[in-house]
Amino acid sequence: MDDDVGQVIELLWGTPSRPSRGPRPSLSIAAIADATVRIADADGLESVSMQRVAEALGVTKMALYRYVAGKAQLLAVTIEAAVGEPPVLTGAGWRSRIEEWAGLLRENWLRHPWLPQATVGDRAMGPREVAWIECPVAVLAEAGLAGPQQMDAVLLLCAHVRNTLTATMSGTQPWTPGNGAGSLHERLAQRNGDYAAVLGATRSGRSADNGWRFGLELILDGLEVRVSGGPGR
Amino acid sequence: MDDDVGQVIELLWGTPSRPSRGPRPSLSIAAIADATVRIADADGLESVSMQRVAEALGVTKMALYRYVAGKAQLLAVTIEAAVGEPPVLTGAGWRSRIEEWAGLLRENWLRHPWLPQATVGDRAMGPREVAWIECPVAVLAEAGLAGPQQMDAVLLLCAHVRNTLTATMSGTQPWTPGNGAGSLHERLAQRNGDYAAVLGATRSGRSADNGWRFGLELILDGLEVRVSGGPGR
DNA sequence: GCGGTACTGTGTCCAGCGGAAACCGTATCG
DNA sequence: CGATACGGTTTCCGCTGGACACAGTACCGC
Repeated sequence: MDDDVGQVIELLWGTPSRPSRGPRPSLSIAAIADATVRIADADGLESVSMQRVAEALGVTKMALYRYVAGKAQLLAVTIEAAVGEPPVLTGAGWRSRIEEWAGLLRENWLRHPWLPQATVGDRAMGPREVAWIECPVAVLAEAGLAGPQQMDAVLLLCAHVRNTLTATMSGTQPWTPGNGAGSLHERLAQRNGDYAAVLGATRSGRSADNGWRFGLELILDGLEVRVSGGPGR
Repeated sequence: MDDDVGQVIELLWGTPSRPSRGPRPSLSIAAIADATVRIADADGLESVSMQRVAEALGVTKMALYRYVAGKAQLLAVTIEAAVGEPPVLTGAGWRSRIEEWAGLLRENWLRHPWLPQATVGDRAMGPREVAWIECPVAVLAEAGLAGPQQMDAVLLLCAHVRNTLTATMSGTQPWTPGNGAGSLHERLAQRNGDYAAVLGATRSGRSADNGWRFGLELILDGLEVRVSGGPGR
């Protein structure tokens, strides 16, 4: 596994070398990643298989293994291709800049609805993905937040974006405890007495963004008191 | 799919009926769920397959389909079995009670490290899982938080628990951009100039809980200003 | 110019996965 | 005492990620 991670890192961060001995490669990492992004965008991450990517490129699936060592690497380069170039933040204070960054991240993930679930856990990140993290960390560092807490806060923001997005996309409705079948709501109501709070909280209707704005403002308010640089607006 | 969700809900919420016509069932939903929990605890969620669960119970994998309609149902009952009974909160104010609840959730998820990744997305939840949600929603309702925002806040807390836990468990080290191979850190340092903020934020060392306490206090502070009932301590 | 050699893409094969369908033994009800 | 409903097994299928041997191609040193 250590070797495996090393290979991914080499592929993402290393300078591509051109061995000029055999026949010209008909594919490239970029082409493979693009094709995979298209498939994931269209039919979801679970539809991404070596087979589908290969036939989208007009080759056999085994040909892909000349470029990527396995599906983990395929996913890594695909993510790196999908995250795109990191933004340039134009806001005035740290707060508006963080808000701007979070909104852009959310928009980007909305364009590739499989990205939230693909970027969970400890992975080997690529240059552009790290650059996306670099943005808000630099902002918070400049704002005076303590070192390790800069990363903590950014990861918290990422988690919030991911959480509200997955809830938004998996169902068309804002979250109630397991929609897709409204019958669960009936079950809850049937057991009168229990689950009164959940019923009350969902009866009035949650916002269509699944608490995105609410949580964002809440986190920013929480950061406000921890930043030594004064108010960010 | 609607039927599928309906079946899961029926299995989780319906009263078990005893058809007494054929031979006695040698298994039960509870036994199957327990076996699956053991497998997931030992070897992770990705090691859970019909085959493994079946042979752990001493039957053929197809026998399981007499009890659960598919793997989705198997996972649903397994989650419901693993979450356990919801806690009884003993704290004084709303803040300490929410803190207590979040800590208990985290401890429970630590005992079953696969639960964070198993409980993502829109699922049909079981009675005990909804009861876990009911706890903090009731606390926030009593504290005076507006209806829909109660659920928003609880889901935000869940996301934070999940996020810090997955980061904690996937690697032994607190998160740096893709550890498991420290070589990435070298790559970052190699490109002097770029990634200065990320390097600075991770150089000083992040806390071993991956920002768990930090994020929790931050969220609670953010809730403080939105609760009409005054300070919660 | 020419062989050796490195490289690309293909074909074949495998274990494992979730699941459908047919089949047979068993226990209960009319 | 059948008829019937139910439980568990067997067999089969398509799909997945991946190992491996093989054929064709282009370059390098001689």
